[in-house]
Amino acid sequence: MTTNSTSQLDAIAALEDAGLRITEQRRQIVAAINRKNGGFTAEELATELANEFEGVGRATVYRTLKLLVEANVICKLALPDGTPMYSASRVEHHHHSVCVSCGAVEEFRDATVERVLRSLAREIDGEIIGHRMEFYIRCGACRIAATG
Amino acid sequence: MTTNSTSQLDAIAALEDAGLRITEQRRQIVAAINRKNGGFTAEELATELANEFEGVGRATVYRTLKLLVEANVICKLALPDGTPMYSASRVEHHHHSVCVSCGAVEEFRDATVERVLRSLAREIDGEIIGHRMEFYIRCGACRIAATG
DNA sequence: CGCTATATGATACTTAGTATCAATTTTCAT
DNA sequence: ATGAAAATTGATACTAAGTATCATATAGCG
Repeated sequence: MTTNSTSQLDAIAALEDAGLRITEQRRQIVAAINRKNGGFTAEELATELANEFEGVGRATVYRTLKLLVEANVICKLALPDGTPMYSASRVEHHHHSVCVSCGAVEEFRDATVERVLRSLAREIDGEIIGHRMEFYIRCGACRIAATG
Repeated sequence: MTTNSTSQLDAIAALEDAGLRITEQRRQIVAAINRKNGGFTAEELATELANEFEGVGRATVYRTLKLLVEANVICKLALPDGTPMYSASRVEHHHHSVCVSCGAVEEFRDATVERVLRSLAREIDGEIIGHRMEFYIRCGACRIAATG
């Protein structure tokens, strides 16, 4: 019973399904992502993997993150100021809450949200291609830490 | 009857209200934003203003955009890939739809959305500080242009 | 008018990401 | 198992978006 319901194998399988090759670097990147709990930045991951045995190049990290986003294995989200964060994706279609203090990311699905999105689809002039929805929170732990 | 319900004066007033000085550069930036219809990028604005009579420096453009976002005169939004876009803000609290084809930005308020946001506030573990919600569309005009 | 706090702009830097392209590696067909 | 083709990598250099520094300029108050 781990919090990583998306195992390393799932991510690798997703890449295979996309007709992509399974390389040592991609394995390392996926493994590093699976070790993460909250959100992480691309640069953070690149630095981390640059120092390891037979490290992974920065360009490869960025390329692979992009592939994993496209394969819905991870999500790219944005902090309030637009700073990009990545987060392992565990639930099919979902949105995120990000703790602006510690960077913890929670996924959530909400039927009401989905219903609203569908109703807006009717209201909005044009064909809806996608949407983005993020909540910025201060998580329980950080609130306690802040107020003492 | 213009689509610019936020006049240049409003933006200038907002800066004044924030205790900021009204400079020639800020006037030029606000004027340029008021000439825009859809979304625009910071760099686009900077390039535009760099060529004009007594142009505005790039750093000043970025600084001023930040001030205007803080003053709720403009919104900073993100394209699906995270590319930042700015857009003049006309409605108090609203969300955006962005045409991924032409960059046109529409604001909308929706009572249902607000209700859902409030209900989610109860559901989410932690104190909600803010949220982000953007719709990516292909607008009517672009759809017609695409399908011929 | 003149002073002072604020704003500007040139420059350099940071962060996030992409392009190039030679060298390498995976994979598939044999 | 092998080897050729196609995909991938990584070094480097670039772009895009934005911030920091700091000397110079200017807004706006008294």
